[in-house]
Amino acid sequence: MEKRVTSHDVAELAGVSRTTVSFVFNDDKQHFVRPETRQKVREAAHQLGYYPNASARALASKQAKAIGLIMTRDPHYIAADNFLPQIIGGLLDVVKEKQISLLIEWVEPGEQTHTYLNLTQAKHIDGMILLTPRFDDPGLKALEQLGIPCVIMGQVPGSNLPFVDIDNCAAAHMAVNHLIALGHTRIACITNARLSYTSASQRLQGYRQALMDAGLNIDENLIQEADFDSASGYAAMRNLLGSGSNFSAVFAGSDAVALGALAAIHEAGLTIPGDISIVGFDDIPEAAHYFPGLTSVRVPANEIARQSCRLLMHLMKGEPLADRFILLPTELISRQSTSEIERSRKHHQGEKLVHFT
Amino acid sequence: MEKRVTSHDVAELAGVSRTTVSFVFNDDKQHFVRPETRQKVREAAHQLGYYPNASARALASKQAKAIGLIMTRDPHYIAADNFLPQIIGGLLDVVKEKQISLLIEWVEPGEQTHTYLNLTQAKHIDGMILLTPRFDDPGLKALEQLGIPCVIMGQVPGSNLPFVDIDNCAAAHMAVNHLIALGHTRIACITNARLSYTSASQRLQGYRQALMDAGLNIDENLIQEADFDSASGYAAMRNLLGSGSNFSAVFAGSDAVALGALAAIHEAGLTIPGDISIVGFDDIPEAAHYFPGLTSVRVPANEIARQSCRLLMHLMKGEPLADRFILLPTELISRQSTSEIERSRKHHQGEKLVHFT
DNA sequence: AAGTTTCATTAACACGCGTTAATAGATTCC
DNA sequence: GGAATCTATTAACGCGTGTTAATGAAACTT
Repeated sequence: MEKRVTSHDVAELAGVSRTTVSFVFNDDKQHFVRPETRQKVREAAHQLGYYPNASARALASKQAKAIGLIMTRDPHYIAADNFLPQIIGGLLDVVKEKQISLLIEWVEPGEQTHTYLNLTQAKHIDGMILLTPRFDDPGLKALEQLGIPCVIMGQVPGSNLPFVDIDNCAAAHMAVNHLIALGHTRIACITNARLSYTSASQRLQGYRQALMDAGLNIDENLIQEADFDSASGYAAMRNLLGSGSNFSAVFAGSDAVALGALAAIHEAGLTIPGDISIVGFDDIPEAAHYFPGLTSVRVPANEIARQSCRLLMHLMKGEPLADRFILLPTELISRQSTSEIERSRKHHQGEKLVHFT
Repeated sequence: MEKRVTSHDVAELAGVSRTTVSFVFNDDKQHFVRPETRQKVREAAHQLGYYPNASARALASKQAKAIGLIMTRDPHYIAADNFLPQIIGGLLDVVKEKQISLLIEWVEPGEQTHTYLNLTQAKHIDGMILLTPRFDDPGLKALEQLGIPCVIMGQVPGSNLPFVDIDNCAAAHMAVNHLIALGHTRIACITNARLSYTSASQRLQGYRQALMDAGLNIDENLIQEADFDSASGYAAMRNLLGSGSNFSAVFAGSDAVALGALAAIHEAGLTIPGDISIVGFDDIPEAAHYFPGLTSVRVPANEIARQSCRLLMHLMKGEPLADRFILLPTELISRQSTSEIERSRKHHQGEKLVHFT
């Protein structure tokens, strides 16, 4: 077992004190150390293969130099999250630049408060980013009260914690409007998740709003709840097709769910967009290559991650924030899965209406 | 600024020494502490809201209670990795159970050695899991020599580090054999990544082997390199279609790449599997809902993650390993994207052969 | 030339916990 | 009844670093 190299060893070799070594490695602006001394220290450190001990550092400085990405989802949903790679990619970019570490953790429902406190009080991390929180998360109040640096990716009504998100409601509104503008009047909705997830309920809200604004009535039978993965989207679409309700377009709350819906539509022998137009949400990289190419709402996932991270850094430094709440713009990417409703289809719809309702 | 709660405070309130508190919290098997004392300590801790400081703990015990997931990919590729969520999901399961943290990090090419050493020597982490390493990673030797607990997800020829993986070559062999069994003789290949990634070269190797074993000759013009994402798969397939070479089937090195290929085939007005059969690799959850349903090689990603993690734990404890090298079984999932070659198509092929070669 | 400021460095303490060796008390043994 | 064993607890040291207040040396003032 080799002895670990400490700052003491470096100091000895460089012929200076341990304190000086510390100044060099943290390039302390208060205490100027002569360039030549600095050089000596650096060389000694390099020669010995010195790596400052993270724990000791954290203990003495009271900063963990780490942040946490916290997910409240079931593991099943984590595995199904097509967005996670982009989120992590964005976080890693910023984190790397700032020389801090990224911890990743998931918390079981019911354990939130304890987990949040443990992570921050035990100083595993200096701050945290909460991914897709839920309405009913009791830990959020604790975070708010204790003033723990924390940014939410998403929004939680009733919480005053800083967040970065898109305007889910407006984006959904835009997507559904696109369908309405193409002449569709019977538009179904498949949510991206259960409604306890804020993004799901907000997107559904946008769907409702768009229909109302257009003077269309809302048929609750055309609303289906899915559950993150494409399998749930497939099931939801089968429900819709089997229900006898008629519709010429679908708004899906996520691309994953939309993919499942596409499969169900194909399987039923219907064509897209001839029989049914469909618009997704997220615009994951694969959406362009779905068949047909999926019209979707582009969500700047990478940018959301980066901005969250930046915001968190400011919070951690105690700096004043320009904006506590950030809403990033979305954009409708039009592809082949949506088209104007066909005359024939319209008639067909009419017949069906007579038939089924 | 509230004072943090230390074990000293807990000891005082409980009327015992700090040492006893430590014994209770680590439930030390050597030193038995009376149940009633234990209870007193627990209550005092709960009452004060005591969370043992992780840094101090790590410093004193010389264990970080954390492992790292290290990726050597460019951030772009991380964002495109459909597997990552499953991997992370699997790791989180084990890590949660063992009460340790998961750090996630990416390392730039050229910085590997430094990053590996920094993470382990500085005791940020006790051990690491390397995801999709490359042939040319110089840091691996350092890890091996220093005896740092480390598990590779994937394989690196020439390295003796423990790994968990699938038998890429055999799995690819199986996939291509499936096509051969369906009567295909002109089979193209699109790799999942550049060949400096071991999984890519191994899968290509399996492809070659399968053709050779079947007595088919290998046409280098039918081999295209893709680059993780579906866009590169799309480009690769366009190259193939535009090259004038003829083929009736394609083996794609990943489902993401296969998806891009599907899109290119549709765009060219060809049918699947009528004109071209295609088999993917990974069997990501979405593969079943691609159009048509993608025949693919199921990779137990979650299980790979779990086993890697377990293996790493054993290494960290210094326990002897049952197996340093683990190869998990794969399975071919047959869906609608592959079918027997049609007679007509065979003739057509014949004509084309005369025409182009 | 003595005093004042600036610059470069350091001694010494603090951070919160794990752990070993020692202590005091209770129990058992011959 | 004293020695020996066991039980429950603790004092004290070490982990490797950050940081403050102090020190000495040099440069600049009056």
